[in-house]
Amino acid sequence: MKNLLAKYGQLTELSVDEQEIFTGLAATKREYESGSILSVDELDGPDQLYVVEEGRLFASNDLPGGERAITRLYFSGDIVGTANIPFEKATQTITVNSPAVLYVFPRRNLVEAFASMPRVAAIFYTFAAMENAILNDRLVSIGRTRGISRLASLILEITARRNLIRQSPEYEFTLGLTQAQIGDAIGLTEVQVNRLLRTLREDGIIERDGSRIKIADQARLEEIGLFKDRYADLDLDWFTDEL
Amino acid sequence: MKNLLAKYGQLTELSVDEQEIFTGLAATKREYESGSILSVDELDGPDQLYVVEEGRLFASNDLPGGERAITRLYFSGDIVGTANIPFEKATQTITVNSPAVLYVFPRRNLVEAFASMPRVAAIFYTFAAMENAILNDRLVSIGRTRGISRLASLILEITARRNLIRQSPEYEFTLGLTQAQIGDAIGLTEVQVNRLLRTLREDGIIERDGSRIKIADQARLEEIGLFKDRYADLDLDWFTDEL
DNA sequence: CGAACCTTTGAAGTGACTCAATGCGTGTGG
DNA sequence: CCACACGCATTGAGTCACTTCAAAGGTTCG
Repeated sequence: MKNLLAKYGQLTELSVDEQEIFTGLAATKREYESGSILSVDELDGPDQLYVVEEGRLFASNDLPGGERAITRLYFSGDIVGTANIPFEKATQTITVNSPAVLYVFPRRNLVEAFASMPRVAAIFYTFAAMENAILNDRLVSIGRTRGISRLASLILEITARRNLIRQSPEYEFTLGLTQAQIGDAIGLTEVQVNRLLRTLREDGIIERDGSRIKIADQARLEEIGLFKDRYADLDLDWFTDEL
Repeated sequence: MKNLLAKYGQLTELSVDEQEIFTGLAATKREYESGSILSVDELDGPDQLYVVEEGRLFASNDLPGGERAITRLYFSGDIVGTANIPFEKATQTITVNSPAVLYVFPRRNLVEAFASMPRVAAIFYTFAAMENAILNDRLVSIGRTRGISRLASLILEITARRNLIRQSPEYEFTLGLTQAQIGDAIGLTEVQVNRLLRTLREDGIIERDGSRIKIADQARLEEIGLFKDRYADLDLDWFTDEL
């Protein structure tokens, strides 16, 4: 629970009671192999929530034609499975995409947490609202911009999320997704992703060595990508005075 | 507050106390002209929430190039502005798209509601999670399907949402959006929207008379659109036993 | 060292865009 | 009550971003 607490603690002072609530939510800690599927009825049922301690995951949906869409990426400290909470059946598939350590708890545990600490409810609600804003941004990106902008936006999202938990930002790193997965995340084919990565490289905006990339021209990447870092803009003051 | 209570009351029994909380949240009731803009700092500030009693609204984002993306449509009973809650500045523009009656309240009022009634917190959290799922669906539709599917999906979404509050479903109605707005909602140009509407008509799937449309072949429309009615699938039982 | 998976590149096809013009309906001011 | 303006819908022609199909080159790992 270290990373969850670190993330929330950065944003709002957590009392000892609240820390206990958060820690108490998720008693079970589990390790997962890369490639595991969560949130499919066979395994845990759709009523489970996960907190990412370590590793990378993504949420996706499969289409009848065999295509796949990735709707959300998860990093350390994220709460996974929000969109499944109010439904009988899972609305999305959660894939573990690197060796991962997760805290698992049933959504039912939230009930007690909300009842005993309204501030915890406000925190969860706030994060759901922020996820909303992030999904909005993605929708704008995919619906109304060219492939090159979507790719730039995704690269910026991944670096921003990496640096959120990390103490010192790394300027060279791997995206953690195959080109086909990148395509699923931004609504392009793997072929086109490959070509666009090449143009970013040829234009001197990124450097690449195998799966590792380095941002060579952050300013230009941001200009192309229009990415907004919602985590950086978060403002939890609206409830901190009274709760 | 009639429509909000009706919507929630359909899903979960509301106690008198809870009904009072909901009603007490939003003291102010206002009328808006079609075309009004909410949630821009000039007007109400981004810290306002709205409950739609009557009318149609949508949330949109403008891009530097002048394009616009519509990310969410709002109908009677909806809570508007969730994605703006955790931020200083509004993350989206809310446009009133028909004469409307709204209840207005500052997000701060949620704090008291959460504190006095954890069940209300659970309800708000649940609806935020459902919005999440709907945005996911939209993302899948826009990122990974052809224009014709996106259009079908939007038509189905609008009819589903209309019929949710309405006692008797109408089979002939207006979408309430111009073709340019439809384009902004599904990531196409107005030209393409027009052509796709034509092909739907020529294929006998819908009938059109000016802005009014009628679904002639619901089954085929659903087959094309892949729309999932998340409202119909909602399950609030996860917290009702204990709260 | 071979299989599986991922990346890269080419060539041809197409869904959707851009540009542009015309038609239509409604409201408003003269 | 007409004329004009304005917003919206419709249609055509040409172009382009991205897809599809196909094949070859790399990497990783048992």
